[in-house]
Amino acid sequence: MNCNCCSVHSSDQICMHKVPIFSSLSPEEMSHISSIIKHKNYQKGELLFSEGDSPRSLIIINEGSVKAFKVTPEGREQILHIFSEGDFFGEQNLFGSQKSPYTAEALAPTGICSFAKEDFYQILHAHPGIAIKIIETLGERIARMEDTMQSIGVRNLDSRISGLLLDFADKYGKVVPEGILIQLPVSREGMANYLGIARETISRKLGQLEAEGLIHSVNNKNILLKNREAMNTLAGKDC
Amino acid sequence: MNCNCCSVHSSDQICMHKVPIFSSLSPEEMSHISSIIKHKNYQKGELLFSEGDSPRSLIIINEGSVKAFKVTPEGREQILHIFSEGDFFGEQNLFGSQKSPYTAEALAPTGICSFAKEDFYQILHAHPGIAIKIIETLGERIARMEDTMQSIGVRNLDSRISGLLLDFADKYGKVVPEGILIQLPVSREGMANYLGIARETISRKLGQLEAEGLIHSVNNKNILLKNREAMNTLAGKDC
DNA sequence: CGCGAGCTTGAACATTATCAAGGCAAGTGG
DNA sequence: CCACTTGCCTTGATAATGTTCAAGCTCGCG
Repeated sequence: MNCNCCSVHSSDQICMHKVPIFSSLSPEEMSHISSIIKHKNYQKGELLFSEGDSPRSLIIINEGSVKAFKVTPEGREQILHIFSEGDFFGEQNLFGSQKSPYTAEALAPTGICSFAKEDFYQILHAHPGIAIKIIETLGERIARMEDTMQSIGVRNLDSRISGLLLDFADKYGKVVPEGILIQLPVSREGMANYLGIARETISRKLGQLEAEGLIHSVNNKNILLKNREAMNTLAGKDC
Repeated sequence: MNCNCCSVHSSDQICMHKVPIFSSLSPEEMSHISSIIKHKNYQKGELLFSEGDSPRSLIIINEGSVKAFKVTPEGREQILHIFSEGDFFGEQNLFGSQKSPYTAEALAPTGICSFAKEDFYQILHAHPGIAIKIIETLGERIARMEDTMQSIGVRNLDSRISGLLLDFADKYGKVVPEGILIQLPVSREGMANYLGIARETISRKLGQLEAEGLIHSVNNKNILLKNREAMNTLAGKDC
C-alpha cells in the first residue's frame, strides 16, 4: 500500500494535490503524509457514514460528489452541503469526540482519501501551516453557510432558487455558446430538500424561469443558464 | 498598557481565561500573549464593524453580547449569530484577506478583547495547540449552523420557535422554581429577524405557546419556560 | 400624566404545501 | 423490437400557513 517513491501517478498524490490545505508542504513532507492516507470507493447511493456515527476520520473527495443531510422530525431530508472533487469534510469527526451531525451519501460513484484522527493530530502539530489552511477553509465554509442562512431569510423563493442555480453554475457549470450549462449534482427532489421546500414547488418555479427565458431545462440532469445577469438581479446579488 | 506581572486582576487575563482556545498555554505563554491584546468598549447599538469592512482582528467578548447580521435585498435584517461572553468571532477577518460577511452590533454595553491579524499568525505558528482548539471551536460552530439550517428545513414554524427558545434557555436561562427564566438578548423583532419571519408571526406564536401553558411572557425582555419537556417535543428534539 | 417604542390583534391577501392524476424517458424482459 | 415497468417530473385544484396593512394596546419613562 505504501508508495516507496514519489511517483506523480500515485493516487495518494492525486488527493494531496487536489486539496489546498496541503499546499504549504515540501515534497518530502507530502510523501510522508501520503503514506498514511487510506482510500475507498463508493457507489451512488452508498453511505459514507450516518448521523450519530463516530467515523473519526477526515475525508477528502478525489472524484465524484457527496451530499450531507439530516433527517427532520417530519421525516424529510434536509441537505446541508453538497461536496465534490477537492472538498474535504468530517472535521467534526476528528475533534471533540463528537458524533457526526449528518449522514453522508455518495451522489455518484465516488473515490475518497481519508486520514485517521490520530494521524491527523500528529500532522497538525508538526505542520502548523496546515492548521492555518484548515482554519481558513473552515472560515470560508462558515461564510458560505452564513450566505445560505441569509438567503433563507429572504422570503422571496425566486431569489433563493436563483441563488442556488448560480451556486451550481459556479461549481458545476460549463461555459457554452448559449450560456452556462449546469450539470446538476442532484435531482429536483434534491434541490427541494436543499432549499427546504416541496418538490412540486421547484418544478413550478423552474417552469416559470423557463417561461421567462432565463433558463432552459435541457433534461432532468442539465439546465442551461441563458441569462446570468437577469439571474443575478433576481437573486439580489447585485446590490 | 503592558502588564508586567501576571496579576489575575488584569483584564487581559480575564479575556484569556474566558476563552477555551487558550487553555493549552502555560502561564508564561499566556502573559506574553496577553501583552498584545487590545481592549475596547461599545454601547448598545454601536457597530463593531460593518459588512464589507476589513477589520482584520479577532474579537473575544469579555462582557455583553453582539449580534451578527446581514441585510437582505429587501432591506430586512437577517441575524446570523448572537455572540455573548466568552465567544469569539471575526476569524474570517484574519484569514484569506476576505471582507467581513456581516455587520456586528452590540446588543448591550459590551467589552471586548482583540488580536491583530499579524500577531495572531505568529501565535498560531508558535502554538499549534491553539490552532487545534480554534479548529475544534469552528467545527462546533459549523455543527450549530448545520442544526440551524436543518431547523429551517422543518416547515413547522412552531418547531423552529421552540428550538430558538430552547437555545436561548441554554445560553441565557436561569433556573427558578417555576421553570427556566430566559433573559432574552433580543426583542421580538430580533427573534423574527433571527428566524426570518415577520414580527407579527412571532407575537401570535408566542401567544399560542402561552395559551397552551408552555411559557409565560413575564415582560418583553423575559420569558418563563414552564414546561421544558413539552417544548423539546414540539421542537422535535426527542426523536 | 402623557408620550412613544415595541408589542398585539384583526382581516384580507399571497404564497406554498398537499393531494391527486397524468406524462415522459430509461431500462427490462419477453 | 416492442410492451411494460419504474422512477422522476409536471400540472391542477384545494387547503393550510404566513405576510401585510391597519388599528389599538401596554409598559416604562420623562
